[in-house]
Amino acid sequence: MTEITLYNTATRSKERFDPIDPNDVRMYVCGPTVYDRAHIGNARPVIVFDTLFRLLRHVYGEGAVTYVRNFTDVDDKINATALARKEAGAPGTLEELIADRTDETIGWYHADMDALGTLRPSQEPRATAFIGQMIAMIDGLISKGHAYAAEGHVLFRVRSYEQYGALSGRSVDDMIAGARVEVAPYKEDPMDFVLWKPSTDELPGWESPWGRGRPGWHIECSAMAYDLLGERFDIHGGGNDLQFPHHENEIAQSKCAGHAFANVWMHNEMLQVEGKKMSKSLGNFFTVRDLLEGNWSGGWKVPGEVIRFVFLSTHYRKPMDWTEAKAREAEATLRKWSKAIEGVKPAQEVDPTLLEALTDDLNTAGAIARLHALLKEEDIATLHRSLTLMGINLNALGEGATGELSSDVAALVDELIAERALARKSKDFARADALRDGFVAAGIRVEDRAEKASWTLEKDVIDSANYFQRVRAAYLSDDDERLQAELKKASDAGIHFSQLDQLDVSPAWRGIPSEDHIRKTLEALK
RNA sequence: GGCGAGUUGGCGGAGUGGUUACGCAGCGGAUUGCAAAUCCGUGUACACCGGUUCGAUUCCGGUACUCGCCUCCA
Repeated sequence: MTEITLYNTATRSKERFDPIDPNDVRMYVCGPTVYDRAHIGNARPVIVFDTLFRLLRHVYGEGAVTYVRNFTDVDDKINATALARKEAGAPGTLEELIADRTDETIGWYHADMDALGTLRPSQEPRATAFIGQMIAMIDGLISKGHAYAAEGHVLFRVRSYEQYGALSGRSVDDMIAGARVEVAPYKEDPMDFVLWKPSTDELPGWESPWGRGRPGWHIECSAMAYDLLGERFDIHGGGNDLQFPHHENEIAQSKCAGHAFANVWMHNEMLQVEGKKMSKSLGNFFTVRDLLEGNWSGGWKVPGEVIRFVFLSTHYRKPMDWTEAKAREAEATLRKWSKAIEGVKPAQEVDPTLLEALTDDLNTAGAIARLHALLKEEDIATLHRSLTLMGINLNALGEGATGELSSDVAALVDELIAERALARKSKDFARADALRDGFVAAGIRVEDRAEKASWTLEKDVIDSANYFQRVRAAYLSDDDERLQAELKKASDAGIHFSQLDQLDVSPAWRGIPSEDHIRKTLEALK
């Protein structure tokens, strides 16, 4: 049996992974709070643990791995968005608006994560479907003296769990000394955290022994993991930022409830954008959808597989920087491989060297190096099979850039390419070169092949067209702030617009090839 | 302030107590009517100081810098 090594945050060391039951390997990963589109930082744990999920399925068998990732669908932010809609005059009760919002967000989440080539987990429980289990768990904690009710709240008594802080390497006393939060008067100890809190009549709430209320965030994961995976399971994953307090609190609750809980704790490092923490004020905040649709500072549509590949090229325990340069490089690499595997069926067996890298604490960057080597060795069938194991589906890359021109212009290109072929054949090199210079001016890249020349649009032509579309849309929207923002993005990318007043009538601008420009340039060659 | 992570060549990014990572870019060559694409070849590295060692980028200690968490942000 292939051996897997994983870094366990709880012991701060790499350990051999030894499943409790090789026929039933169980993993829990903290999922999203469903109040808005997932940003690209949210995508990191999804991709990391998807890669692990695929590896576990490969090693133990598809049916032998259970992967649970929850949806947190009770939350202040969800309530806030629903309330805002109601105030704006949306029809329906608040309850219905909240249900709409969570359903909508879950739909987005699925669509966006599917686009990244991630498999759906075995189970995706919603927190609100497990309220009874949470209440039972809280009740048990109270009866054991680990929790107490006060003013409609139930709080976990942190001092009753000696190991508190072990996962994140903190001591309760140090944390109190450095605490910056105001302490609620009903808390016995400043570190005690909420298991249950009261809810107003309008907002979502459930009847409980402590009055109408709703669960605290941490108890949700403990209760769902227990219900779906049992009192002991193999792997618990999530982002680094969840290590404290979320995971620490999960451990405290579950252990005090008498559960052994997770054997291995895994945490992925955070994501930055262009060297800085992603934030709306810095203008480097974007969602997965923004990236897919080209609505980000890079200005071009990034295929989901390219996003996935960029993430996989950095080890999951290292901070990762999202940059446009990386995305471009990733896309070029995937296009190269895509061309290579065309028409080649995947091999039966996975490459052992690649598998060795993946089983060594998910060394995806090392595995990628092996993919490059397989191409060099011309072992395309194995390359294909290995890509599949890593969840990189190149068929999803989408068609090449040729598809972005309308058919009459494309036909014109084909016609001129045929003419150039004839000119070369009859050694009329002056004519052939003139045609080629024309293609270059139009932003079309021609590749001469033995059989037949092929062509694509130059990347910067596509980029320019994207920028143009966005500036034009902003101009037509009469939103000056938006227009200025789009103009700045374009100018940062080295693309400058003039004659803004003509944007609505004709796409006239300087220095940017448009389809009109391409058509005119090519027709002039005739 | 407390806790933790990191610092590898022009860029990205693995790994190792002594031997080429790899990719991109660059440079040289092949090919080509000239190019493009492709192929072949190729240089530059392990933040700083000290220690252990025959030998350290790799182990240990310290310094500097960067980053994250401590606030229901993955």
